[in-house]
Amino acid sequence: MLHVEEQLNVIKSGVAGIVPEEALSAKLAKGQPLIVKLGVDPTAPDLHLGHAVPLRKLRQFQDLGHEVVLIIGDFTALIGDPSGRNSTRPPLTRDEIEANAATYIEQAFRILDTARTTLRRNSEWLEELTFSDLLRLTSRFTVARLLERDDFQKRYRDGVGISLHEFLYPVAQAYDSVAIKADVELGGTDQLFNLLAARELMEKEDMEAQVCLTLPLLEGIDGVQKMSKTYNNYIGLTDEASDMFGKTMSIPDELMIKYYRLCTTVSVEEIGSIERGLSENSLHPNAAKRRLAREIVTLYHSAEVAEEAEAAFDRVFKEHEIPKDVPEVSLDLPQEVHLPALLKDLGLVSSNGEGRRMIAGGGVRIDGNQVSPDTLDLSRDAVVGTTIQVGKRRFARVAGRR
RNA sequence: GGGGGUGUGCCCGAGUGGCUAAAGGGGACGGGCUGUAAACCCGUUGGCUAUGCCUACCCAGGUUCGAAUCCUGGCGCCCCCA
Repeated sequence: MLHVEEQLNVIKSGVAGIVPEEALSAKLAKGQPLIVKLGVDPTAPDLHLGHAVPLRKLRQFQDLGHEVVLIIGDFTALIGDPSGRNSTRPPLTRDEIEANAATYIEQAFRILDTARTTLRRNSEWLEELTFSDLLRLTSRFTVARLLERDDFQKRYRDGVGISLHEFLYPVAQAYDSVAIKADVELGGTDQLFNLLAARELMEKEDMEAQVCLTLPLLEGIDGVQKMSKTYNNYIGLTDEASDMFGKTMSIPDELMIKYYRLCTTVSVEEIGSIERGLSENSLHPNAAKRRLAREIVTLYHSAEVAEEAEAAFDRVFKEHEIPKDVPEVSLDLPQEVHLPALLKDLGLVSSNGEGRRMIAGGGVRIDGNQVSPDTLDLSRDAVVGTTIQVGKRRFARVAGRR
């Protein structure tokens, strides 16, 4: 194993906080593999780069020789994590949880080292607890302490209901740490309270308390909101290479270094030199971002595919060529084709009205030629076999049937 | 248990009988510029082959020539008192 200092250098890269830091050094100094815990909520089926942030950090721990326990919160999902919520969230059904867990696991192992990962489900121990066990466990927590949590506090103050069972979420998550004797637990900055609750519980159980390591929340490609499916600003782990490349290229410059740190395997030193290059203007931001996009695509696809994605990107956005892998759509077309409806049928816009607006705004091209704002109808022959583009990145080829 | 308030488009929010497909802002989308970045400028933002038609201001009824606006009932949310 590497020296404590060297390990810390890697571990600390990109993290938001480590509480308490001395405890981590002390644990590392023992020279034994640590048990690093991440609990995940199987609520969202598809993973994106935001979910991958703690997984990447786990992988770094593994590469340093530590052991990971990935806990699928199949039981806690029945509660629904109240974090960041301003109201109670509806619990999932067992079936939904199982289906989500399966996809989660499959996608998580694209990042984690299977040899050093133990997969557990917290129903294994939580379901076994009796009511008296629960009484003993909950007696370790005080209402005042639970109400310190920001979101609980806010909801309590604002008179928004907090159901009693929601208080049990941090309790259950803390108990997970006890059950697996965690040395370190990872989580987003919004998880700090839960992580600390576990630490406190462990102390009360006379165990060596875990270290809490928080990671920043990753902003999505809009650069503002946290990456999430709801905001449609995410880069999915299973996205097509070209989408992944393109989406990465569209992140704001200011976010590049953060993405390097949290989403790639580029070494800490090298990221440092990229950062310097950018601030000294010796490295063009576009070059740095291309490298970032290649790194990310390489991780989830391959280096060759990443190169192709970059070349395709240049063809489309630098040379303004039409991409090769345009989806082809077969349609029954009349002699006279109504263009807005065609755009809708091709799936390029969601309504005829939007199609009209796109045409009026000059956002529609047929085989690369901008459609004039007053063109609404075309003959079938003028359209069959062409590639139609809406905006910068929506394409479809028309394969008309007769 | 009692009293009061509020519910508008993706979101916030104006509107209190006709001039309202509904001000303003945000977001999103499209165009320009560029490095598919940011900033900035311009435009669009219910549906419909459309100088018009249809559907819309929590839901259901009602008053009226005419309702997002008034009335009745219901549902949701919020506040105060107990």
